[in-house]
Amino acid sequence: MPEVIVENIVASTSFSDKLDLDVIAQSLEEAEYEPEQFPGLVYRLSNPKTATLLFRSGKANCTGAKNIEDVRTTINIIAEKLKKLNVDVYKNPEIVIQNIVAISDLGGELNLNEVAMALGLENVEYEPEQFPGLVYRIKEPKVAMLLFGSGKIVCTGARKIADVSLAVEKLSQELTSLGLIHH
Amino acid sequence: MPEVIVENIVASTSFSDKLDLDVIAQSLEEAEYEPEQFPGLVYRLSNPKTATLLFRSGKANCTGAKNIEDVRTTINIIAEKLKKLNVDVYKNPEIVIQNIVAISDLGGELNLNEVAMALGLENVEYEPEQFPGLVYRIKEPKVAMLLFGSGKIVCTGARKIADVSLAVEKLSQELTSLGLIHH
DNA sequence: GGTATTTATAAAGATTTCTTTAAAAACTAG
DNA sequence: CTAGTTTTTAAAGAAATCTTTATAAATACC
Repeated sequence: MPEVIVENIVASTSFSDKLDLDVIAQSLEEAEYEPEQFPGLVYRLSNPKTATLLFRSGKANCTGAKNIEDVRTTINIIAEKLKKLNVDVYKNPEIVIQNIVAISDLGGELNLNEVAMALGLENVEYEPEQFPGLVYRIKEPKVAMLLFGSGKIVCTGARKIADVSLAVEKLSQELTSLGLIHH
Repeated sequence: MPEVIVENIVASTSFSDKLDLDVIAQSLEEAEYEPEQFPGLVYRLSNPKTATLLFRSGKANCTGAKNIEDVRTTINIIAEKLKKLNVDVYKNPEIVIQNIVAISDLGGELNLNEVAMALGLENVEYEPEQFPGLVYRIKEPKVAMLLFGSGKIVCTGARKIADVSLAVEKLSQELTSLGLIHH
């Protein structure tokens, strides 16, 4: 049972039906807003350490949180700031987790060329001179995993922590049964 | 007799008694001129590969040449370009070599801690965690040399190639007599 | 009057940034 | 309509940049 550590959660929500980003950029000094470069306003919090993108539609994306509680805290803090700017924010904004990035460790080293052959070249992407990790995508749960020679792995694309665990478990069992994890 | 290879020559000259850098910046597209950042206009040539700084006083610095002929060629090319912009350039501008950077190889490895002790801690600067080279300055000729564990050295500060050779020769003989060059 | 700004250049370590993956948002460009 | 723009994050390896030295020039800064 490889332990899974969540490193990043991307979640979306909606604060209102519209936001005047120019006013927000002026009021919140730490805000970064360069509309000609990107339509969203970037607002970073140091605690929890997150970065949230606010859009004119009132929608927003929170990134950087390592647990769901921090996502909720971030959104509540920003909602309070918006209230003070007289924005009529929604009472209980729905928060949707869009992506979870997590790491784990298979507990042994991998010969990625060997793994690529065993999993089937049509199922993986492995170009060591471009990137040291092997990309392995599975459909259920729908995630992409990056496998490294050290045995460490990165799992991204899941929307539930349970799916991260499931994906890692499947990978671990498959590689174990193929005898590809070298201790 | 360690071979000396000149890597960079910095030379100064004067094209005229004044230059309108704004006009030059407009006319020569490849010119870089940001007066609020630096008063000189940067003009690079691909052949010889050099970078010359032009100032409003008409003076200029040529950098990057690996031999004196390339310094002269660079200055002649720029003088011709200025003539075409109706600048009344001097006929035979005096060229003064201000600095020569060269490398050489002592032919054996050095234990820099050992070298620092032998040359005298008051005569060298050696802080390996800040920079891997040992700095050794001599008065005659007045140059600064950077010594590396590999035995390779960098000599800078000389205004004549003969002085580079002389400095390297002095260093080589001193270290050899002290038995510090390990083959 | 010192220091900073800029340019080039080598040396050999240290450090930083880049590579890849996923996802949402909204806006531009082809 | 698709691709790129931005944000975050880990992994490991490559690549880029930083460190130091000298030197002129002309500005700004303290």
